[in-house]
Amino acid sequence: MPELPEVETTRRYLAPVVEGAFIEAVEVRRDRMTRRHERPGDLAERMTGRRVLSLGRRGKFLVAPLDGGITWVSHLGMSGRFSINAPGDPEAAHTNVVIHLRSRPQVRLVDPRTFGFVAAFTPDELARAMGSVGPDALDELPSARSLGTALAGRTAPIKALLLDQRLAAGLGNIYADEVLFRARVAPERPGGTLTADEVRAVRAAIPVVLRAGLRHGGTSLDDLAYLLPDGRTGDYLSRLSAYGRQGEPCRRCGGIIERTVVRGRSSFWCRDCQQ
DNA sequence: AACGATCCCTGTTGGC
DNA sequence: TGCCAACAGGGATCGT
Repeated sequence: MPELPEVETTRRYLAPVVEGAFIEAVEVRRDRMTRRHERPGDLAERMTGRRVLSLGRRGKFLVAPLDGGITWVSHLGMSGRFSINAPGDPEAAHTNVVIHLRSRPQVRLVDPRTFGFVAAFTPDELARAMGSVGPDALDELPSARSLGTALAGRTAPIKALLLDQRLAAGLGNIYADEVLFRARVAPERPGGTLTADEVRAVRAAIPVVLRAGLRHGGTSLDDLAYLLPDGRTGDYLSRLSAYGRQGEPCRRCGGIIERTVVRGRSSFWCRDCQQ
């Protein structure tokens, strides 16, 4: 699933292709991908003829300012990936958006489940769209102190709070489990019950886990494989300690990894070493 | 405000 | 073997 490491890996592949590029045309094959706009045609209308100034990321959002004050924002949802192609390359199934760049390869958004989106926002729309996206979990991670303040009094499970993009943006279901495993905190623990040491451990685990994922090009699950824009898979899957390891031995204490459902999301953890 | 449930969507999987 | 329900999940939205 595309979480912060996968989105950042994607950004690094795409940046040299799109930065400075002139957008000649945008083809929308599935209107649902532009659902952030009132009309599907708004996306192509606003992007065509503009130049991409830069490609950044905040949490799981790709954010590309264009000239003229418009910002191109993309989200990969759960099954989205960008691919970089020559115009004649065969098209993958579920190629939902194709961006044509002058004298550059094409950028295609492939997304079977269409939970992702592509948008071109005015400044007001951008502020509204990103208003609920908190500080980036890698580049702007809050201190343990401010994280502790944010967690104080919260009754929701810490797992759910790590998935709440307002506190820190970028963790998804896989890396949240990995963070809690590393920090030795059980996913169901109400956020407000974490001790100061536990908050510090969680805070410290976030960049370690995210950077490890990033080093390996992200996590590609075997079903709907997340693919890098060049078609390769990330290889962090085999290094996961908790996610997906139900019934397997804990790499730390030898206990058995369990699967429980927290707020409707599968959560994998070791009852013996996560309290 | 905080929390939890529901919905969107489709490829894959598991049970009968 | 074949069919179908269940499942996966990020984020918007809604009810409490």
